[in-house]
Amino acid sequence: MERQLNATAASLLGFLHEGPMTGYDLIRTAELVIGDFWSLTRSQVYRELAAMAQDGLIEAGETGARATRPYALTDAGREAFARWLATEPPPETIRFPLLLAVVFGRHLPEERLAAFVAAHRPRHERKLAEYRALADEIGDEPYARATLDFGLRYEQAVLDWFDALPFTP
Amino acid sequence: MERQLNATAASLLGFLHEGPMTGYDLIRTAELVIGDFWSLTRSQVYRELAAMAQDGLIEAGETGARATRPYALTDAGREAFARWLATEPPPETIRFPLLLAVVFGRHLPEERLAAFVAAHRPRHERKLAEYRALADEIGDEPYARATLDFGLRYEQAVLDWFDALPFTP
DNA sequence: TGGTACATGTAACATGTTACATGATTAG
DNA sequence: CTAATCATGTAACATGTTACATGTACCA
Repeated sequence: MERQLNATAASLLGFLHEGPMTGYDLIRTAELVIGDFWSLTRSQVYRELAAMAQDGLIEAGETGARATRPYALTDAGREAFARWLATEPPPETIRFPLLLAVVFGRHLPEERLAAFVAAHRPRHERKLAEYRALADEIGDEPYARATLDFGLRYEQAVLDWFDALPFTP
Repeated sequence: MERQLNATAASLLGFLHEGPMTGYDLIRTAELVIGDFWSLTRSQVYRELAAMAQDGLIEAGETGARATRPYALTDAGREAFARWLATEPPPETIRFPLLLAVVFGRHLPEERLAAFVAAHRPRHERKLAEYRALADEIGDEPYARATLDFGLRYEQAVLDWFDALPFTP
């Protein structure tokens, strides 16, 4: 009781402010909305949902078709979310395996390292294109625009970095 | 046996190519060299060292002063490292709690969100300054320069993003 | 000789990942 | 009626975090 929410669980509560959702819905929403800077897996979502139901932060509704189980936010859940959101967010963590390969680059043939970079590039190009398309669609919703803007700058920075690297295949 | 190395363990092996080091040395080195894009904790390092010693990838030497135990790379360790390094690195993961606060910004007073941003800024300014200083010191070592260059671009992108945000305290 | 920094480690727990198992619904 | 997709979940394991425990060497 009173255990501090983790960011994953809290985000699920955040989404439930729009109304009751099933685990599946939540997973899709989360992947779409925060997936680019907050990864989560199915297992994790179901586990957090079970735990939060246990703690009274959410309530399972009537089981529908295909055993879908919609969860609704409770008052306790709303409060727990508000408390979490009011706390200063910790610094970001980046884990960039490609950079490890670069650091240990002298143990690797240069063309191999260049191939790694080349393999990573399309993903970032795609993301950047996706974000640019979204930027056109999106209205004046400032919060969505702000996160998108981060994505744009980040992907652009990565691609610029790739371009500036001296390793070429 | 033959279990695939994780990136943390592999990095420790990478550092051991310079010669035998103790857990403490490895932690300091890792934090310094890869800490900005590959976080690790003391516990983790000691656990990985024990596991790798068990697997014959490293060998503990004579216990020295203060119970220091230098670990040396074995041939098996060298091979395991080479195999790991030859595998294409997976995509990076970013976990940016501040962005979660932005996404759920409408549940938060705007000045609170602005305060979060303001609280994050100094860290990034410091990093950027640190990287710029390093850029002057560093020689023509291309791999170190390449990782540093990523850091410079990343921190610059984050600060530019902060500046462009419409939330002001 | 007492405090500080050094150095190693364990225990307990939280979080994240992968593989597996199960059944319902829908489209062809 | 059958294959694909939807949807939920568990089990086992790997990784990451925090708190605690222990003792050593150095410096004032």
